[in-house]
Parts: sequence; C-alpha cells; structure tokens
Amino acid sequence: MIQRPRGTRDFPPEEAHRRRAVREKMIDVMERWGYREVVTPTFEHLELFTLKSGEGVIEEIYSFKDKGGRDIALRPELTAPVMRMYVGELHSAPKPLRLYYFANCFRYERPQKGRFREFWQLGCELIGGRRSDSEAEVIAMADEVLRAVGIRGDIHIGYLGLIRSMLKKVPEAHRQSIMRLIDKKERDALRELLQSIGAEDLGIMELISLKGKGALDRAEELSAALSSVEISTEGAGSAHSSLEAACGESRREGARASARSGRSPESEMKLSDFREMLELLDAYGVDATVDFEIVRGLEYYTGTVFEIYASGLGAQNQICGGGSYELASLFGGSETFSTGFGLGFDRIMEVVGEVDPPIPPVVLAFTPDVKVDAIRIAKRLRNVSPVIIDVMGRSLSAQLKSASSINAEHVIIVGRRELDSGKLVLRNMTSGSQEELSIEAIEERLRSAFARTTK
RNA sequence: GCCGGGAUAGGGUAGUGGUCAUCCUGCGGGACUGUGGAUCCCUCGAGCCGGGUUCGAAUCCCGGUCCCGGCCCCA
Repeated sequence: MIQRPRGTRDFPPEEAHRRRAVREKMIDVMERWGYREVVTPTFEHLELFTLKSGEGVIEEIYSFKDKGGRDIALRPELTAPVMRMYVGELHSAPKPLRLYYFANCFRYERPQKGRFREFWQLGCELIGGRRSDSEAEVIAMADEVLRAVGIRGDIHIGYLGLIRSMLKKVPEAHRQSIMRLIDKKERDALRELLQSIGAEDLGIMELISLKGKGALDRAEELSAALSSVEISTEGAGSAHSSLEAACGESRREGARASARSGRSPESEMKLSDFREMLELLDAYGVDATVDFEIVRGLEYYTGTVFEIYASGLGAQNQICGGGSYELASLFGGSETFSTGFGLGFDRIMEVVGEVDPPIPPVVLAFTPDVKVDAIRIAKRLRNVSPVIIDVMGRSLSAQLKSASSINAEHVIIVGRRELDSGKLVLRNMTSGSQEELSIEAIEERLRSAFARTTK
C-alpha cells in the first residue's frame, strides 16, 4: 500500500466538485473585471524565486537538479512566474495588463490546518496602472471574489510609504529587522530595538498602532513632524550606499538591492496617494480597516499592502494578501508599477458553506437483448444530460437498485417492448411514477431538467 | 526543524501479552432471467512500516512514515 506524500491530498469526486464550483465562482468575478487567465510552468529555474525572495526561501522550495544539471524548482507561488512572463513576452502589450491565475504551488513546510505541501493559489496582477486606481481596483476585486463564495473577509490595509520614510533615518542594517518585528507584532522587542538605536522619536511605535478612522489624519501629522526629527547615530542616511558596496554581495543580490533603492523617495512619501486610494475604495463600497501594522515583511512591496482574514481557520486565518510592488526591473524589464493579490484557495475551501450539488445522472436501464440499442440511445441523450449505462451485466432489477443507490433522479428503461412501440419508459425515481415517451420527448424533458439544475 | 495527540477492512469502531481479531456500515452476489429503496442469506475486506523484548506482540519498548492541533516559518 503506497501512501500519499506528506502534505498532499486526494480529492474524491464530491470534493473535486466542490472545489471546481467554488473556483468557477471566483474566476467568474475576475473575468467580469476584465482579467484574463495566464498559465505558467509548474516548474521554473530556481533562480527565479531566489531572485525575488532571497536565498532563504530555498529551505522551503521543492528544488532538484534535472538530468541536464539545471537547478529546477516547483513553483512556490505565482507572482514571480507571472512577472517573468510579463517581462519576457508581454512587456509591450497595451497597458494596463489585467492577469489572473489559478494553479497549484509547492512548499516544503510542516503541514497543519489549512496548510499543505501542495496547495492552490488564485490571484491576480494588475500591471502598469496608476497607483491609487490600481490598488483600489485590486482590493475591491479581492473583496468581491470572496463575497462571491459567501465569505466576508476582514480587510486590513496598510501603507509602507510612511514607514519607509521613517526607516530612511535608521541605519540600513536595522531596517529589515524592524520591519520583521512589526510584521510579527512583537511590540516589546520592537520598542527595545528602537530605543537601543535611538530611534524611538520617529513615531514608529505610534504609527503601527494606528487603526481605523482617524488613523490617516494622525499619520499625516507624524509624516509632517518627521522632517524635524533626527537621530544621532552614525550617519544613518549615507550609510547604506557604502555598506552596499562594501558588502561584496553577489551580482544578483546587488541587482535586488539597486532595484529597490532605485525608487525615488518622493514616491514613497505620498500619503496623499494612500488617501486617494481609500476614497476610491469607498466608492467601490468596500469596508476596510486602515492598519499601519500591516507591512507584509517583504522588501519589494512599495506602497499599499493588505491582508484579509477569515474566521474558522485556527492559527492560519489569513486567506488573502497583496499589495503594490516593483518586480519587473528585478527580472530585467523596465520599472513597472504593479499591484496584485494571492488567495489561499485551500483555506477558502475550509470556510465556504454548501455549494451547488452535482447534476444527478440519468440511468439507462436495459434488458440484455437490446444492449446495442441502449448504447445508441445513451449516446444520443448525453447531448442533454449525464447518462450512465450498466457495465456490470446486471439484471434489470439490479440496475434499478444501483440507480437508486447513486441517487439518480431518472431512469429510462429500454427493452424489446419499448423498441417495438417506439416509446421508452421514463421513470422518476423520487416519486416512482413513470410514463411512456418517444425519445424526442425524453430529450426535451431532460433538457429542461438539466436547465433547472444548472440554471 | 520543535512540542503534544493519534494510526485496527473502503468508512466508523471493539478488544485482550496467548487459536491470523468485535460490531456497524459499505462493496459485490443471491432470493428476484421486465421495475429500485425493505428484509433475509452469502462472499470480499484490517491491527502503518522496520527493529527489539518475549516461548509467543496487533497489544510492551525504540526508530521511521503519515495524520491532527500548536510553535517556527509563511514569498
């Protein structure tokens, strides 16, 4: 007996049907927003992902050498592949590009509730748009995608512009740790670190505690006050360029760093962009909480970041994350503003309720002497309904018993008598009533029954 | 990678260091070679893997695998 590999799952017919029904509802929303599906390879060069997320991710990537000695990785996510595709073959397509994907991804992690080694992500990337408009659209669409399957997520939106400005006044070496501590909500450790480097007056602690209404106004005050705050450590502002040069980073690391530092400070400073985005979001009718504690811990995010939570998932309650980022230049393209989100499909499946039941099949029962006629009839009826015929050589009564056990709604009985008279028996398994009809009439009946169940 | 709880027919379970193991359900067949669901009967089907202790292990011990909850992490 061979078991499944750890962290993988089988989906029996019922579950596979549920997943497809939910997936189609969500995809339908994105199509209606004008997004088009893209499909990328299941495996990529390992480098694609280390370039985006750093060498640290190798630990959690399924990677291997192929027979040609190449370092290959099963995709752990889809933003990098999609941006790779954009840079490689779509960079001169009319902007903006609205792309979505739904695909399985792989990560070598400890499985737990809502987390598997093979999992499915659904997401979008809006490439080449204007900041506020793009961000508002993507967040509003994420909300609608979730609502389409009956989930009202708790949306938290943060903005990295201001925190990045604050961090400009802090030595380069500490910036990443500060972001990490914020992301992990470790307030005490954060406060300690800020004090130890003399950065407690920058307003970081207050900023990240700002939530909901009024948060933005206060953030603007903090922003205005920032220019007058200086911290007295060793030339923080100029430290990073020399540090970068001195570090002897690899070519790739250097490319990553310059892609980030290449952004103009002004573009990160503008809280007015964020305010505008929130106004647009309001116009979309989306209810979200401003929360400057959302920083997503990732270096390539450039502006608005957001996370959506759902209840009922234990420790893994985040079902969606996204924001604006700059990755095109990292992959060799020109700098392009992009916004996207990724949705954890498996976690969504944990919290969605009932979905449409599958269409019940029609069973065509026959007597052995007319099997070939039954097959011809079944072939014809499959144009209007799922049709099953016996392949076990069962007696008529056993065929009916079997039809009953699979909850078939109708059974059509074909025998010598029916063929001679040209009228087949259509039996309703629920009521037990049956009538004799021509095959054309049966087609009509099934057509309308089918239309009802799929409506 | 860490902590804790688990693993007995397809699903759900019982039990004991001593005859290759309980019951329910399920699958297949039959009673029923042209009308299902009920009932009855028959068949099929199991102690995660490897080692150890023992006269004897599914039971006790160790290691592994997988599952569940949590930690770390979460692009």
